[in-house]
Amino acid sequence: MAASGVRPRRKPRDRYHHGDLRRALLDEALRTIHQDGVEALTLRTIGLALGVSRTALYRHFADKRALLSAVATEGFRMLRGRLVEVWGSGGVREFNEMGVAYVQFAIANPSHYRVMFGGFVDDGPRDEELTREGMAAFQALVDAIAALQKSADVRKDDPLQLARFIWATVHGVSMLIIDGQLSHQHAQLDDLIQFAMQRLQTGIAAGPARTRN
Amino acid sequence: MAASGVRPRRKPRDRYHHGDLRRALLDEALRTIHQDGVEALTLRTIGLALGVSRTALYRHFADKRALLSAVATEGFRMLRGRLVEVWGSGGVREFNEMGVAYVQFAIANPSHYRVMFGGFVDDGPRDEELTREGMAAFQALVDAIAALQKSADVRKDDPLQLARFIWATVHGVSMLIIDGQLSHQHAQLDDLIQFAMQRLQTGIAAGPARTRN
DNA sequence: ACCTGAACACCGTTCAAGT
DNA sequence: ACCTGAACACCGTTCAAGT
Repeated sequence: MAASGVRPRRKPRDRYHHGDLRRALLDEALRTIHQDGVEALTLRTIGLALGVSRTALYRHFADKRALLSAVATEGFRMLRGRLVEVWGSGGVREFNEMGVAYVQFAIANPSHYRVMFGGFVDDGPRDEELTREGMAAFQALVDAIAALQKSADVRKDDPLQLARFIWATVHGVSMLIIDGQLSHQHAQLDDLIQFAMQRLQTGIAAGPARTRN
Repeated sequence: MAASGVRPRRKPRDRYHHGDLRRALLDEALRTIHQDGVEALTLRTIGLALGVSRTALYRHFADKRALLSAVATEGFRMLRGRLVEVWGSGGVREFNEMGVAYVQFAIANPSHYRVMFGGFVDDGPRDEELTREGMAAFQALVDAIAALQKSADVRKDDPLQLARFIWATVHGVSMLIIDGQLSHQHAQLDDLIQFAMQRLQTGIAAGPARTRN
């Protein structure tokens, strides 16, 4: 069975120089990951789908790890955009929705989310742009916290520490869900997410002095 | 360089039949994962270290995935043992220590912890013993919650839901730390863990009625 | 029953060569 | 400057054959 039988997804080598192969490679990687998971992502498959050699990638990325780094960067960009969009310049209610949106992003893009964390990128020095984009997403959370502190809805602890704690909680919920450790039933998941956000908000609320703790 | 130059870790093939090869394979896998990470674990290396062929493993495990399943199972057993030990039949203070012990387990065994979750085992039906052992570890948490509800330290929500929420929080903290998303400085990590447990306990406490939330 | 050794179908990556 | 194609050093897994 010759290579002609494989139906490349885009028009194959119409020009010798590809328009923007770097972008095309990244898009194809995102598509594959979303559709079949990271474990299905091979340089051979990507090349085949784009009608280029499997080594063409090395002109645009240092190696596979660098490609996955770019995938992760894109993921943080998407996630940040979504969080900012949901938060607006809102209050407690929007904060809750932001948490829900975070977990929903992970559920909608489990394999992509796992690439963003999951240690696919963790040996060697982290890509600079990835670090920056990850921090930008985190900053969206910090900003929301700071606003809620100003409106006296959240206790006046170090906002960074608060943000780390909240991030850990939504990250934990997300990971347990996409790893299949929790119920797969949609309604039960929604219940858990809502419950978690409730308990979380009680934990960080600037309430009246308590008699215990 | 012949095979004699590789220095097998245990006495090589003194008998044709290995004593308990299954156990030896599992121990060697645990050792490799702890020392060099999962990505360094290959069937070839394991065989080499034990002085057996690289295919000998297939007499005792269906495939590599089954070996990792056994590794994960062992991990949950260890984790559960540690949690039960720290909890004793304690109170709020011991509950806090249990949370800290959880995160410390993950920090001490990052790669092993990642095998327990991390989706190395998530395609195909989950191993039965793995499921059971994971649930047993979770149950240790549920039991502690139930006890704290009886002593009126924790609010009387569904203990399973509470346990899931708490699990998600400590899991999230653990994952962010071992994925290097948080500070690598020991003291700062300790601060975060303590802070997280404080906020967590406030969130689940059976306090007096609140004016807000 | 348990283990071996060759073979197979995959990987990511390198490198000289082509345009 | 950009891409190819052969080659290399790795994988996990299968299978006939040995003890």
